[in-house]
Amino acid sequence: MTVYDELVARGLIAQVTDEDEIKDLVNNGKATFYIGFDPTADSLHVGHFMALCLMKRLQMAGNKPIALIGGGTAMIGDPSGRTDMRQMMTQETIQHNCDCFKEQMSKFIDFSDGKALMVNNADWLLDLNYVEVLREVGACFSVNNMLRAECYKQRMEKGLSFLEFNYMIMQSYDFYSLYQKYGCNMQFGGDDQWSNMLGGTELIRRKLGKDAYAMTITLLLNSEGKKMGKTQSGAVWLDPNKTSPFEFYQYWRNVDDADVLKCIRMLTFLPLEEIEKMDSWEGSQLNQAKEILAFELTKLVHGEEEASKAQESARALFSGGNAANMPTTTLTAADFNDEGKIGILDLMVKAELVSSKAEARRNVQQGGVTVNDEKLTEPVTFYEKAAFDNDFIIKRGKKNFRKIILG
RNA sequence: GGAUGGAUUCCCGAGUGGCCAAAGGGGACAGACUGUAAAUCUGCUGCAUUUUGCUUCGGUGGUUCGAAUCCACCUCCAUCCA
Repeated sequence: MTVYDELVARGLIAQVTDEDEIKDLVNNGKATFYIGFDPTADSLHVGHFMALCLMKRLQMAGNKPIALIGGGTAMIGDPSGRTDMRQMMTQETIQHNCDCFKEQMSKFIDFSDGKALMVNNADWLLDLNYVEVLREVGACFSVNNMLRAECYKQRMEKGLSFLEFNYMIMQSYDFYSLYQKYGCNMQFGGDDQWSNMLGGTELIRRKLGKDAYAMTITLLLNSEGKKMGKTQSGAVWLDPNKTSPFEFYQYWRNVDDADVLKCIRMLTFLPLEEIEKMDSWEGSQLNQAKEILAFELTKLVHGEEEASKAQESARALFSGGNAANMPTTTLTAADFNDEGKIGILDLMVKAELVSSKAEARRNVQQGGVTVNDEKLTEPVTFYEKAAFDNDFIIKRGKKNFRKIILG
């Protein structure tokens, strides 16, 4: 099976500019392709992870990847798929984020011996001369066409600043520059990048009379059509300090039935034949598939050891046992009151199980809080230090655990 | 630059002087049912030493016994005119 066919079979490809040409390039290792990553946060997330996996797959097939960090484009902010303006980031923040990205990417992609490149578009974007750019590049863009682009449509209602309107031009200029510098003939990206990417191929054609290609990766949507990899508290990060391996594991362990197979296909490197077998699984058997998904992904991102730990902890917790690798909070003497006690509400806030005591109280009153498997009903419950000598596990709801120990 | 409309709690959106911590919906959270799923039903959703108090309705001042609501100025946004 060729790489391209595998990508199709996994449902990773959303749109392509010229299928035959791209197939030929990709399957024969003739592509030099780039994927852009705007450093909008200090860690990569699941969306980036998909792109990195694609990069890896194509690299294994002999193609040459260029990871482009958008230190320059982040100064502008991509309006695609957004209804409001991005908050402007300071140069320092962007620089910091770039550094974080670099470090994380090096774990996934082999950059040794020129097998892959990492570049930052700040290197060429920041020194551009306005008038020159307008004459060189601006002349090649039709405002009428740009306004028709899907990515600006929703912003036309809410308002779009000139700054953000230029994002497409900057991204197109990136592709144009990379084509000239490194012979980069292909760009990949999320499906929401489609119009930005077409801008690049168009620019290359107009300026150089050459063909370049673009291909988008299917956005990972759940069955409700929402982007996956997001929780109410933000994205699912790849940085273990922002999303612990256990939380990461749990996120995938909890996906909807309807989404498991799709996730396994798109995100893991399991052979397709193996995935086909799971396709017929139904009902509670899907729970096994979820475990596989969670384990495989945690392994890819955090390594096998962390993945095993997360799995053990999860299994132990949900089958009513104790686990070594549970999120833990350490109490100090200062956390206890004058009588040497601490109340359950304070304890829950301390353990970050809730954000306020009012919320903790609510949870207790609704019967959602358990201490060592005993349901609490009274919000004014106090514990002495001795209570923490043995295992002390607070459970809020079904899935939030915290072990408390003395410092 | 001019005219008009707007900015409300996580989001959408009611409220136009006291009965407003602020309707309704969505989302989130908790409970029941389950498979750590979905659907459904119930509860709940500013903070705190919770029969009480404190902070909140773009910002700053003002009027008033009392302001999300009235006035002034400012900031930001949309629409139309330039």
